[in-house]
Amino acid sequence: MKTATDGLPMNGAMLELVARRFRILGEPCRLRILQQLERGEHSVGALVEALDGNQPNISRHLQVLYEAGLVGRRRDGTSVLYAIGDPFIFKLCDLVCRSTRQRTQRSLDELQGVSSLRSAQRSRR
Amino acid sequence: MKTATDGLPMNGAMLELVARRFRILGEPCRLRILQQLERGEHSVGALVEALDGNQPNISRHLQVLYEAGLVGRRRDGTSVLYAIGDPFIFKLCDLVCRSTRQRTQRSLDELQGVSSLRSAQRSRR
DNA sequence: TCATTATATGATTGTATGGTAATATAACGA
DNA sequence: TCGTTATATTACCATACAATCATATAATGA
Repeated sequence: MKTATDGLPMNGAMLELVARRFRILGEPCRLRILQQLERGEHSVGALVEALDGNQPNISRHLQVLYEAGLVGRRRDGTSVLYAIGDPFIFKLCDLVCRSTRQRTQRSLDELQGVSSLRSAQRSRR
Repeated sequence: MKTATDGLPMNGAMLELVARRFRILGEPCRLRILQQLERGEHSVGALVEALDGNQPNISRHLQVLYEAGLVGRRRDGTSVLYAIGDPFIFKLCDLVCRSTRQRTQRSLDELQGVSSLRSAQRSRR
């Protein structure tokens, strides 16, 4: 099941699935939802309030996340409680955050021409 | 610079940047390009041929990847050679591939109602 | 059953973006 | 300089999808 080039998906179908997964995480609103869920289970209403969104929109995003297996849900009376379904996303987001910070920092440096300050950057981890 | 909830981006601007980065990886064509570049530096033309794409399209995707710092480039005569610029993407894709496989496998199981075969799934790693 | 609360779903609109053809720009050699 | 090759850019169309309003469905208690 592996080709010479591993590490990245090989066959077309898998590649589509992976791309889709990335795209699902490519929405600020969904990231905000996941961020909030990291604090624990939330009802839809609680998320709507916490994120200052409107209900149908949040609900839709939750649907997407749920279908992707990124969040789980359970009913509690008239409410539906959502929770992180796949903890891998935090590792994932850590990676992306880190690389985004690096990238942003580098862009800043270039804009200001502070190549001499690289050492300072290095010291920030 | 850290809040109680770390692991996911906190402030709005950062969150946008991270989402954008995810979205950039959410295109099958761009993933294919990265996959190909994993084998080494490629000219635009070489990528066009290898991926059976058309030149303007590949060129555009490369531009996006370049601006995001995901690939680097250098001129060589009339050609421009692109190469992986940020190796973190492979770790990233590994993560997503793995979770996608898991998710897909689980969906398959549910469709077939083979909860009894879970052991087989576990043995596949 | 009915009213109420919570969530999900249609339907519509606007926008972002991918694919593509045509054209522009850049680098090189004659 | 001019022609050729390689790459980038412009302009257009088509599509995917997020936001939103209105409405439907589900669960609970009276």
